Parts: sequence; C-alpha cells; structure tokens
Amino acid sequence: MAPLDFMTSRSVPEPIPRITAPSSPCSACSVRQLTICAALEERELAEMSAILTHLEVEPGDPLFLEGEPAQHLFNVTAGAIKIFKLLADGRRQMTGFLFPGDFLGLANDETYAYSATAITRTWVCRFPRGKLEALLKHFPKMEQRLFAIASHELAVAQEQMLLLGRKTAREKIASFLLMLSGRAVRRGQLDNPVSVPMTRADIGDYLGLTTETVSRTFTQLRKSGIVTLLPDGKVQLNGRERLEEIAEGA
Amino acid sequence: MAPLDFMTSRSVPEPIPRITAPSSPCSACSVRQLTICAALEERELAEMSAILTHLEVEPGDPLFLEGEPAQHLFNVTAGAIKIFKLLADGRRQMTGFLFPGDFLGLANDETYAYSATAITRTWVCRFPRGKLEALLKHFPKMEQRLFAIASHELAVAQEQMLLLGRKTAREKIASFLLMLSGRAVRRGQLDNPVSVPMTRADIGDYLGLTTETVSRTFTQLRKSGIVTLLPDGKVQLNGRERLEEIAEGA
DNA sequence: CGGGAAGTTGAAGAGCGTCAAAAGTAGTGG
DNA sequence: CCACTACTTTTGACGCTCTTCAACTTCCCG
Repeated sequence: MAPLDFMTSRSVPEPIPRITAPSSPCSACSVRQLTICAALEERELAEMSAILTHLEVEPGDPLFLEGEPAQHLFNVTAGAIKIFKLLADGRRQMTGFLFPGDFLGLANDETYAYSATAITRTWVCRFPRGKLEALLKHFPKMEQRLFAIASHELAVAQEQMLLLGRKTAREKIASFLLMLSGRAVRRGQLDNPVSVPMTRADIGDYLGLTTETVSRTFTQLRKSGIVTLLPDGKVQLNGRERLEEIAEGA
Repeated sequence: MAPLDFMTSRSVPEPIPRITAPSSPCSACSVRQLTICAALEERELAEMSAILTHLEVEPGDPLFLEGEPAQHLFNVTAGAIKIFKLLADGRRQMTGFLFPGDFLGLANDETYAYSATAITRTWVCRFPRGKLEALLKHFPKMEQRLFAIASHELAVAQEQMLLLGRKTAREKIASFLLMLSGRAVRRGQLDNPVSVPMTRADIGDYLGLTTETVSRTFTQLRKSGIVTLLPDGKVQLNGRERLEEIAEGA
C-alpha cells in the first residue's frame, strides 16, 4: 500500500475503508499495530469495536476542551490533532501534535487537563471512558500497553521540557523537524521530505516562540542550505546530521 | 506524629525507623499511602519488602545517570531528589523535584532517559526492575496505581510545558512556590511557609531561567510584599490568592 | 575564624517579542 | 475565470525581558 499523506490540509485523505466482514472492523485498521489495540486478539478486537464510535472531525473543530468532563478517550486513525493548554490572557502552549496511531484523552481528574482540536480533516475512534475501563479490567495486555504508552509520553514530555527551557529558536526548529521526521517513519511514511501540516502559529505555540520567530528561523535555515521549503507544507532536510548537531546544541 | 521537615539541607532528617517485626518493614512506612504500595495488603507488602533495598544517598550523589542501563526503580522515603537532562554543552533542564512518596526510574528503553541526584541527604527504597515487573504481574492493583502515577506525571509535565514555554520569570517563580506548597500539603506538611531546599541554580534549571534571574525575581516578589524570605530556605507566602493570580497570568 | 559555595546586585548586551506592513495563498461567489 | 476577501507567511524596525559577565555579600562548615 502506497504511503498516503494524511498530514496536509491540501490533499485531504479518504477515511480508511473499514471492512464490515467476519470478525470486526478493527481487524482492517491500518494503525492498529501502533496503538493500544496492538496486543489484542480477534475476539478482543470485536469487543473493542463494539464500544467505539468512528468520528470525522473538520479542521479547527474541537474533540474536547480543557475543563470539560472527560467522558471519552480517542485514537487517531487519519489526519492530525493538536492538544494545548491556555493561560488566562490567551497565551497558548501546544503540548502535543497527534498523528494516526496516537492515543489521547487520558485524565487523572474527572475533567480534561487540555484541549484537543483537529488540524486537518481527521478521523478518530472514540471510546466511552467507563466502557473502556471495564474492558481494560479483562484485557491486562491492553492495560500494559496503555502504561507503556503513558511511559513513552512521559519521556517525550521530558525531552520537550529540555527543548522549551534550554534550547534556542534555531535548536528548537531543528529538533521539531527531526521529531516530525522520526514520527513519520514510525507510521510507515517517508522521513524526508517531512510534512508539516500545522501553521507557523501552531509551531510557535508548540516550541514556545512567536509566529515571526518561527518564520525567521525557517528562513535562516533555508538560507544556510540546511532545509529546503517545498510546496504543500513539506520541508526537505538537507543532511540529517547537521540538523541533529544543531538540535543537540553541539 | 509531628510533621518533620525532610526538605532542607540544614536540618537533616533521621531515616524513617523501620520495624523488623511481624509482617514487613513496609507496614510502618510513613509514605506508603502516597506511592505504589498504597493498594497493597500485608502479604503483598511482605513480597515487596523482600525485593527492595534501602539506600541512603548523600547530597549531590547520583541515584543514576542518563544513558545508564535502567536496572532499578526507586521510591523516595525521606529527603529530596532532582532529575534532569543535559545538552551537549552542559545546559541543564530539571524535569522534576522528588519528595517523600514520589516514585522514579521509569524507562521505555533499556536505559534511563534522565539523571537523578540527591539534593539533601535522602533515603530511598530501590527495586530491581525485573523483580518488580514480575511482582506487578501478580498485583494488578499496583500496576493500576503505577499507571495512575504515570498519568498524573503526564498532567504535571504538560503544566510544566505551559510554564516553560509561555510564562514570564515572575509567573514561573509564583507557580513554582505554589507547586511546592501544594506538594508539601499532600505529604502532610505545612503549606506555608514553604521549604525550598534547592539552590537558586537548581530552581533556574527547573524553570528555564538563570540563577541571577531567579534571585532578582525573588527580590522583586519580596519587595512587593508578596513573599517573605525566611532563614533555612523557607519562604512565607503572603496571600496565596495574589500568587495564584500571578501564576495564571491574570 | 577562614575559605568556598551560594546568593545578591549592577551594567551591558543579545535574542526574541511586539508592532506594522507587504506579499503570498486559499476559498467564495459573481 | 477572475475578482474579492480573509488568512497565513514573510520581512523590517524597534523595544524589552532575560542573559551574560562581573563584583560583592552572605552563609556555612571545617
């Protein structure tokens, strides 16, 4: 299967076709191996698919907002989602970008601690929290997988703290591009050129910078020949090593 | 039991006395309710105590370093630990301060993703990774507790990203003091004045600031009457509401 | 006491933010 | 098909917050 591009708002992807055949629609899910369903068997997949709803979300539409009762959990199957927190005066911090296979909606508390909205047209599986928790009790493998995901997210979050607290604008952009590239590979897409479906403003809110600084830094990297800005929000990395050196502050 | 101060390097706490009596030493653990052992019964506590080692760590000594094989997990019983990541040129980002009841050592990978060293004299329980994982298989409650802890850490990390990416120095310090105060309460200590056992340099590395800016900002808050700097690394909060307003960017 | 680390304060400068304007791009409807 | 609008991106000029570098003070612990 040719790697589709689920990341740009220009080339909108078709929803992943779901076979309503023998076992369960989840059997045909192209991102299953990436997410919490990876460890499940046919019978278990059927139980999962019994409690989920497929949703299509338009660019800009919210999946949920910070402070709302946390009633659902989600799995992204196609598209791109941004999650963020706000300060009283509207300052925004993106805490993550989510792509096919990514999982979201965890909450300690009974309410979401952050907001989630679609960047491009996006498809998700939605699980009622209570029902998923009930299933988890019977599927210890899935619980372990969820824990592994949370652990991984924690490591990613710590890396992001290093970036936000200690890296320069140039280092932040370099790290960001390498992150996108690495995640594209894990989804079976091309590592280069990398798709950058979000706006400069979104990138700024993710890296703790302004739109203008993001733009200037891209220009600077382009003029140094380190990246080439392609149409359709794609960026070609000219020498991954150079970017890695910049990203690590070498 | 009088709330001891486990947080300053000046007044070093005694290790929590452990009763080597009937059931297990863990029965007498004063931080048990705060950590992964909270959900365990007597029999299970005994199994836990069979695989753990008590360690005393001197100020500045490492528990483990970034990149080392992740062989152990830890529970802080007394003292204070800092965890951090480094860039190639020595820039440092604290990703957390850990106090009694806190748990550390999770790793995706086979190696630690961050370093951990003691701030004050500290006591920890150390669990061999493999043995703890084996126990987890039999104690689903503890696994759930671990997942809850990881989820909570994730929420804290997102809050910290908001701080690092979008808050001013003044807002960062205000948030930091409130965070320390809130955590002291959860450990059964006084919320005010709050103990600040770490150096200005450590605080700076946690908040993405320099030592000098931390110092200047404390001075500024003191001159505004918002805090009073007491001896022994204690800070009195004069009006929590004012600090909260500052912290939220109001 | 005395020496070394930690903390404070000052002056100068850099990096990034703010404000403003122009250029590029996408979507809409006549 | 093209004009019209709204949004995004880029670029410039300027300013401010925080950093850097340095000196001095305070606080410990031997």
